[in-house]
Amino acid sequence: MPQDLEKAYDPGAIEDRWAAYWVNERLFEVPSPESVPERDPFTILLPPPNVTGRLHMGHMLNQTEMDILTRWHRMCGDTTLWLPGTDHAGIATQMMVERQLAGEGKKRQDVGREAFIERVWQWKEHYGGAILGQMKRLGASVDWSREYFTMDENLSVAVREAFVRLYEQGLIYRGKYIVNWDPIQQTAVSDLEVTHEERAGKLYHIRYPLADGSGSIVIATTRPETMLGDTAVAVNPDDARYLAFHGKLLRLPLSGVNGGAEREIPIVTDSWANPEFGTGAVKVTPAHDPNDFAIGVRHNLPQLSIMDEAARIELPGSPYHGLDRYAAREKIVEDLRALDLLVDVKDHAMAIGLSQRSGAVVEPRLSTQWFVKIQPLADKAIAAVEQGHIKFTPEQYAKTYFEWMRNIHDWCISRQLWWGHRIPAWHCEACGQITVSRADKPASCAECGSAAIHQDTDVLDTWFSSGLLPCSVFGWPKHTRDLDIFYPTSLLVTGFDILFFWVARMIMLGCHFMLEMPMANGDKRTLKDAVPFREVYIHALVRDADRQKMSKTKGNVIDPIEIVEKYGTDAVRFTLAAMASPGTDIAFSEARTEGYRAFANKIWNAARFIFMNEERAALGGVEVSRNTLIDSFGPDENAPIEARWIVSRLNHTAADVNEALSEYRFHEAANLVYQFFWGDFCDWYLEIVKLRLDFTENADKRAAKAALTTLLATFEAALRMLSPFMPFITEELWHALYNGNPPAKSIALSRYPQPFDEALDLAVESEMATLQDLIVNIRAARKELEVPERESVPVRVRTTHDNSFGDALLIIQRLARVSTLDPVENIEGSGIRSTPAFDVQVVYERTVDVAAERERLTKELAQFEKEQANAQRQLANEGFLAKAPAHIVDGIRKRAAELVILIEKTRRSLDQLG
RNA sequence: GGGCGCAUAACUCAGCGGUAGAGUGCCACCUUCACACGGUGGAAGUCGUAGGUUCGAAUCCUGCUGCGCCCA
Repeated sequence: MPQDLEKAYDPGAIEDRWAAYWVNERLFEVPSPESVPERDPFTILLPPPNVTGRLHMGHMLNQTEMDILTRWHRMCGDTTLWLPGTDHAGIATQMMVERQLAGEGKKRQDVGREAFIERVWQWKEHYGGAILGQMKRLGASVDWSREYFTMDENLSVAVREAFVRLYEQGLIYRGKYIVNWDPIQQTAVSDLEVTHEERAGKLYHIRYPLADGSGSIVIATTRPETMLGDTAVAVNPDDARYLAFHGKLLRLPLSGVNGGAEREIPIVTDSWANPEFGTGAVKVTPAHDPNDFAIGVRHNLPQLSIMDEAARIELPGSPYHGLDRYAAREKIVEDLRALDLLVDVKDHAMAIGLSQRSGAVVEPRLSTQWFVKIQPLADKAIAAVEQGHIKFTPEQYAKTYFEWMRNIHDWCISRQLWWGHRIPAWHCEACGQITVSRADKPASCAECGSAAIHQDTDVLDTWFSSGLLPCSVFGWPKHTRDLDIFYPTSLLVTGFDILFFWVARMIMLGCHFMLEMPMANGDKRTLKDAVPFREVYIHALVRDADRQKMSKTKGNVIDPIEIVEKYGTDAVRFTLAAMASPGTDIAFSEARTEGYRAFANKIWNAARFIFMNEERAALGGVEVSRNTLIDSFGPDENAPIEARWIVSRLNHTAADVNEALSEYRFHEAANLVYQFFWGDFCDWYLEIVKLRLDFTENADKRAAKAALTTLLATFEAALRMLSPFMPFITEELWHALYNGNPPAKSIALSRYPQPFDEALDLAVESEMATLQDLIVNIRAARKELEVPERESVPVRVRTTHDNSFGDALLIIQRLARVSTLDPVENIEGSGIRSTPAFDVQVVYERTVDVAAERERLTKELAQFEKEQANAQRQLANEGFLAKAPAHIVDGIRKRAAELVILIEKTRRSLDQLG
């Protein structure tokens, strides 16, 4: 006996149970296969969430899309692996623990590096990885047995190997460069970790006197405080105003320390100086500005650092020593004004760099860092996409990717943090040389053999380790069977915000390292198989209902878990899927989710109806064996119209859904399933099938059983079709349908409906469409005559072909509440509805509201006439007839012929109204 | 400054060369024995603007207006 279901669907009552079931039964685990499977597996990596993070809508969209695809592939019979893990997130995690320490009044330096790292691990055990727990609750069908953390031993080995190899290949170097310095975190950050913001600033015009006293030059700057580090002033070589100044020396104001002499700096010519900007003369501070740094290199200028790691002036003996950069700015401007050297101050909007993590204004700083020489890696990464080995959806992102890749800068990979993969380089105290080693600690300096060596204190950028994941999670640098089977992964689903951070770097590192690894059969690997994934699907942003970006400061952040608890996971997933049109941001609206909760309830109640009828059938001695469900599928040609129709529609929908999913058109797939389930199945098929489910004494039990069988089989298949989108409710109902004894442990392990061509029946679909049209027209006519809902009325109908409705009679009577259906040759009077296929009239004593009827008919007539005019214009156009495709011309001809009849009928109806 | 998008029904969005679509909302009627998280019927759009290409443009091209994103 099918289970008793509650009257309304309550997601909360079943979701936790199934979420736990899927994890506990280890349904989605994929052990390393014994051998390479014949068909390519479907492999997908979860973009590892930050270990400090909590689930937001972006994650949920990302995971919903991945889960739909993963479940779909799995149900299509592919070996399907979705691999989860977490990112150690250097700065973010270190900040969490530093905050914790601050609560105890301590700094990380107080506890020391080793103890600090120990605390980070403790923190991670207690609070880390919340997102993965939330994913379990949301039913993500990942392989939990393969869960990784980027600081795991095996992944750390891979990181070290990658570093050493790149170093040995000459692709990692250490050098003194200007980097983006975060003065709060006191570490370098990469270009990508800096966001630019427009701020109101000032442009200061400052006079620098010539050393020989013969005059002066006025420079313009937004950062007067850095003048203490100036080592030149630059003018454009073509700037006529300054020709006389070329090569002269200036006396740098305020540069005398302890009353000493002021420094002298040269005027250099450099085309970077823009004559249009400010005064056309710029100060050059090589140690505190990236552009000035470049000028400095071109002109061989000294690099004078004047700030410490906290962005305070560091000039012992000077009155500015120890001042914060902004305090120093004020004092310097004041002093310049006192010396009458401040010529002008103008308002000036400028873009400043902010550290993404701490929010600090980034200070360009000269320091020694580790870099990856990126061009050789970028070349391969560009080629991989150019040659089509990686496909982007939407395609336009390939453009963005090329744009960035072709203007790439060397990658600063060192971070002055404690939490992360420590750089495997040792400095020799004896000879000063560097030893780079795979070993935990090399015994001695590779250069001079001295044992006095110490490891570099920096750690690697977190993205350096996550960039290796597609290889390292499968065992790289070892040549494993997992790598043979699962690499390259099939697809990457992610947001555009990490296109450069992560996607591009995975492509660069994957192509670089995997080219060195032979194929499973020993052949040399080419770029085609060195890529980390074959396709990239990039989704858009989830915004709030007013299309505003969600942000904590605005307070418009929608917590997915809250929404899930309110409406159910399936409804939220369906909302995201139905709105996930490639390339378009999603304005998440609860109203929409409400609608999809109703959809879940609709399905639930369809199941109740079906189960109820099964019970009635059983009382009448009719039972449908579950074993025959799949075989009995496909009604014979004598089956009633609705049976042949619903099966055709199911196959039609399955074909379209499969195609939509293969092209990542989630919204289309979701809408197709929705329309089939609610529109075709519930609104029409269920209503009609009620007529057949008669299990009383004298009924035709064979026909009733056949109807019940088709009903069950269609519903079962529809559940499977919906399952990737709504895994919870479909799992529950599928088990219920099989009385708790299903053919597989989960609907997720059953097969996805595939279209059978034999089941497609366009003739019956068209026949049914006419029938639906007829019913809708009768219903509309009834409304107009204000026939009470319950009352059955006689109807007259004239059709163009045969006048025997046969099978359809009963359906019309039931669905349109018709008492008798009289076929007539001619219809006269009022209340007539016409289509090209039929005219129909509801016979009801109430006279029509003449005015309303006239309005409706007049409006309709105008519509027809407008359409007819259009059609005639086209058909009179020789260009159209000559150039338009035949099926379009035929379509218009046919429609024009219909319109003639419709217009005539409508006119006659209007006449008869008087 | 360079690059990339978007403007379609009250709202949120599909459609992207061949007669304007969906969900929600709105109006009216219906507590019909699966479902009021329901049923039935209905109203609602000169597809931002001005040109161009085409037999034909919401759909392709150009200018304009207004938003948005990325990179300097």
